[in-house]
Amino acid sequence: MNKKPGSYHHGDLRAALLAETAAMIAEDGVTSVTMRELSRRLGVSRSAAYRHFPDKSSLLVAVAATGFLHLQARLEKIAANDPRAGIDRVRLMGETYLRFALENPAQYRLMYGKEALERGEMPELRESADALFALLIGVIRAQQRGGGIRRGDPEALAYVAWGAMHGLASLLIERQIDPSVEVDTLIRQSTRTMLDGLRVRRRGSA
Amino acid sequence: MNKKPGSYHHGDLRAALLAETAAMIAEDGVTSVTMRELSRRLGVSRSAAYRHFPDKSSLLVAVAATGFLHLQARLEKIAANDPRAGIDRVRLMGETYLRFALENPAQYRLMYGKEALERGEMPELRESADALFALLIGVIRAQQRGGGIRRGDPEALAYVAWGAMHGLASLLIERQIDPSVEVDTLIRQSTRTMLDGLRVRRRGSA
DNA sequence: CGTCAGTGTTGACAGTGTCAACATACACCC
DNA sequence: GGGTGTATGTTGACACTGTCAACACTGACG
Repeated sequence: MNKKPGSYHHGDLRAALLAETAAMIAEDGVTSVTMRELSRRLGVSRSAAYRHFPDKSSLLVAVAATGFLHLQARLEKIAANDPRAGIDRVRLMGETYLRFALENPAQYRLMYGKEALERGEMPELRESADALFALLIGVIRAQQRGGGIRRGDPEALAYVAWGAMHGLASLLIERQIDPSVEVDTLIRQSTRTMLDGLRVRRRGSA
Repeated sequence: MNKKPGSYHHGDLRAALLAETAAMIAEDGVTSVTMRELSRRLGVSRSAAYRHFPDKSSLLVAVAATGFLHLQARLEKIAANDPRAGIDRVRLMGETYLRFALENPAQYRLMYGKEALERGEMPELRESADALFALLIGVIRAQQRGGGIRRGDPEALAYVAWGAMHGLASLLIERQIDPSVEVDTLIRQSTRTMLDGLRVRRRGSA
């Protein structure tokens, strides 16, 4: 990860910054990321990063965005290739979403924790999150055609599903959940419950 | 909020610190809370707060805990008094949960954002969150007896319900949701969908 | 009145993000 | 090749942060 000693230019500092930041986040949480410590690790001076990112927040946004891209890639693979059919495939996607969150807790937190990323538009982050959401909507639409999910605005239903998964992920990551509860069971159960709710034909309004 | 000028002692600095911190959070987010600015606002020296809280994180934890207590109080009032019966009362509680989150976004973020609160046990925060969760479990149990919610471990079902509500709250607060979507509709719809999922008798395992 | 614990203040320190001024090195044109 | 401009990296500085030790004041209780 370090630049070759003696060489003034790094080679690909931008990529190294992204990778090392992600590593630091995984090791010790986002608060442990410091421009100075980051530079130290890369054997580079403290303000070198400012040639590639206008400020610390932008760097973190970039890392968060790659998190969304990774997650999307994992889900897309299932959506496209998995042998399971219909609603079972969707269930697997839900479980995969939760597993990703549990495997990368600090990055997951960063992806949704815009407070840490200061104010601002952050179009990069928005786009990557929107792409993930678009994938989800597509899945819902397909299931509506197949009859596994009830009729209704697919966007709204997608928010409900996304919210349920994200909420459980967040509770698990923040250790809000009694450790005696078996995580795998909870994941399966919540994914199923959510899909049950999406299948039922309602008495009330659409 | 300021102490009387000329008086050396403040009177009740601890309470003033909690109130002013909550106010700053509501105004400009948790990152705007600075021990020095906080002291300035209260007309007190920058390290006066350390007579009442061992560090900044403890102060924030205390504010977060009062957030849980407020939310719990609001939900308890409904659980105890609301004229509605059965599942409709639960639905109202879900909607109230979401409304609280939207009315106090920054504090809500703080309640669940343990990253900002450094490492450590934070028993105060855990207790207040546990109390809220205990209330939820009680509601689920009652509905199971009444037949509005299917059988099964009430704790696990409570996590599913809590997760669904928290997730949607989080997505809304982080502006992850298309602003053209009508929020009230989404709140009603998601609460109902969640409850539909909890009512259905399952084909699979318990 | 004396004293003592509780509370508030001041000075200091190391650490932070960031900027302006400077230094280097590579890419490209003649 | 020599010259030059642009991208990239470095250094010094600044204002700000959380926190601590040493000190000061105040009120309560004997």
